[in-house]
Amino acid sequence: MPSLPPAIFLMGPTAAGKTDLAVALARRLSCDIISVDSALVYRGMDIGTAKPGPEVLADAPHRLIDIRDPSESYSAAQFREDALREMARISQAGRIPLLVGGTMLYFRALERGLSDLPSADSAVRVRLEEEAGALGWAALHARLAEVDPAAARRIHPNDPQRIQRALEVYELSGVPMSELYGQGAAPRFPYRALKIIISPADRAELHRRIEVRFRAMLDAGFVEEVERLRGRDDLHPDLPSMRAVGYRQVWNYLDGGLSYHEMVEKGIAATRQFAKRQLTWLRAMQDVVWFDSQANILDKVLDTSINLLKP
RNA sequence: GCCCAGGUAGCUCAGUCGGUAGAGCAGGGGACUGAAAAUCCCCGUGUCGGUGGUUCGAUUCCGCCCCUGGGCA
Repeated sequence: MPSLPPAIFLMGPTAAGKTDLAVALARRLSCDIISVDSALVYRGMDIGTAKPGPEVLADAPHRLIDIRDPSESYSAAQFREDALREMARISQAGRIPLLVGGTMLYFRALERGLSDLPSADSAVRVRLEEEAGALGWAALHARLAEVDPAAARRIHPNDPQRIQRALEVYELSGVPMSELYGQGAAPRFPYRALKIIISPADRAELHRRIEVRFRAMLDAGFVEEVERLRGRDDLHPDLPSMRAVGYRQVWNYLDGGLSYHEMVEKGIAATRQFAKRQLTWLRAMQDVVWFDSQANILDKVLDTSINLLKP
């Protein structure tokens, strides 16, 4: 019975130092990096996403970066498909896929799979949005309760995004979303994944790093980057790309909705809140090895990796 | 120096006709199936500036002091 090929998952909250560690690891092990990040997929969004720079990428190429225009959307399902394809290529080349990033839903979708649901349909979404504008989301939640009581019970009446999705799935497939759940014959994940989490053990330290990094982004021209995007007439603040942490606040500042100081404070706070949500995912994960963010953890991580990767 | 307005949660403030107080933001915990850096749920005790006094009881009323704004000198 041939054992499954190895893979490494490197996860952690924003500003924990994932990229540096990944690049260092890739240099020591025969790894190729795949980005697991819903914001790094966008071209032209570099500073505010803390995307690795050209020098770093030349040294340690990242796959699944810059694969979308900010006017487009991406999804967990597309990520799963893309990542599985890239992992297969890397494995076949005799190397180890190193998946690095902070989008935990993508990690989960990759490993556990997704049910067989219809993809997003912008026409349906626009129409539901209009109906909600006229009737209120409470009315749409009530409608969901009729066609899919199980989903309605699970989805809070104040959660427009999920109400919309559940109704969309029902309209497109004619089957309640809750019935489709579990049907997607999730095949076993065809890799042996070593799951590593890197994060400051101390929350205050994480907060400090977040603030320092946000201010550094501003110094590096973050506002100008958003100005450029805002100057395009096909982009607007409701796009998934423009809702990203930081971008939203800077856009609002450029619109005159926030003072510069308010933008900075709210941008930093939004990043802290994002990190907190990421930690909620991470704490719930099983079979993971935690490392405290510090300068000299590379050797420890390498030891762990080598031990667990060689069966 | 004098006058006025304030000093209440980490921040901005509300409030208590005297019975030890509550919002927003921040923060903490949680959820998460094609938008996920998204979307949503739950969590509010703090010498009510200090100190005397009145009172059964003071954060609330009175005196004095300190601090912060603004005005007049």
